[in-house]
Amino acid sequence: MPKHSELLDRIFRALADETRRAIVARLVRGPAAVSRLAQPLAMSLPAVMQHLQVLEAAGLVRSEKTGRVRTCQIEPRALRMAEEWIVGQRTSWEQRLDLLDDLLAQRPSQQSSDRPTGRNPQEESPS
Amino acid sequence: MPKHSELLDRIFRALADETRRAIVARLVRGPAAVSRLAQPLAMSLPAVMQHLQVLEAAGLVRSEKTGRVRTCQIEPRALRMAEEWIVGQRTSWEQRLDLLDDLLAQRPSQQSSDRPTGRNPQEESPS
DNA sequence: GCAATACTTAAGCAACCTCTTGACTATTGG
DNA sequence: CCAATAGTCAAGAGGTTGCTTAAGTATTGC
Repeated sequence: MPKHSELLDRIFRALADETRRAIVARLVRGPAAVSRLAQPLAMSLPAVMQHLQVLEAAGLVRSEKTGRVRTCQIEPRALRMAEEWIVGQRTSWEQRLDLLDDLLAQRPSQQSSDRPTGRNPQEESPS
Repeated sequence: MPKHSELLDRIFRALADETRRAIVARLVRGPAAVSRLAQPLAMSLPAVMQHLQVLEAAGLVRSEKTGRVRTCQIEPRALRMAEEWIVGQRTSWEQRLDLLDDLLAQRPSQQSSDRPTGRNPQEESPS
């Protein structure tokens, strides 16, 4: 049972490669055999297999062999896990901006309504 | 001007490391100086700097030096870009499932209501 | 059975990543 | 001015990645 953080490592690392993202993008449209996945890719079959192993180790892809054909499909939970981490960060960032807005509204020392990006380099930093 | 795909490479690669995710998680709660970021991390300052360079090259972090202090903050657009890629895949996957449901509903050959995960290995594969 | 198909394994290699240590520069407080 | 602070640069050890080629193993169609 891998740690949550190790799993995120593997998922993000797996997605950090154009070839592997292409494989994922193909598989969200339906299952496919290894050779079918390899078809549009400019590399040897073993190279594709290695990419698939990375995706499978990350839990992004599941595969099953029937006869001589290995059929691959996505495991959307891993994708979701990465999404949740990112959304968590974005949420945290937005909450902070809202809080900052509130502080500015309570005590409008100069002007109000100024919020293009995360300004104010050093307002609060207790941690 | 880096290609979209190269940017995604760098963003996902940057996030594929627990230390760098910790830095991001710290920065979403507000800007911080390099030594402040390094404080909870079990590694040398140069190592932290290198992680920051990776984050900056990915566009996830922006930093500015004032006096002898370099202050870092998040660049949420990069985070958003990664999120959008993932959401795009999930959407594509969900659309396919919905379409499959429709097909099953139109022609209920045996039973209906069966949809725990992406079953049916080989219904359609035109591409 | 035999050839074609569809992977699979293994070895090797160049490039890259993460971290280290040691030395160095620029800024600031007293 | 001088020491402490905050960061930067450079080189290198040690491991990982992304490919390759060559040689294997099952399965399947005829």
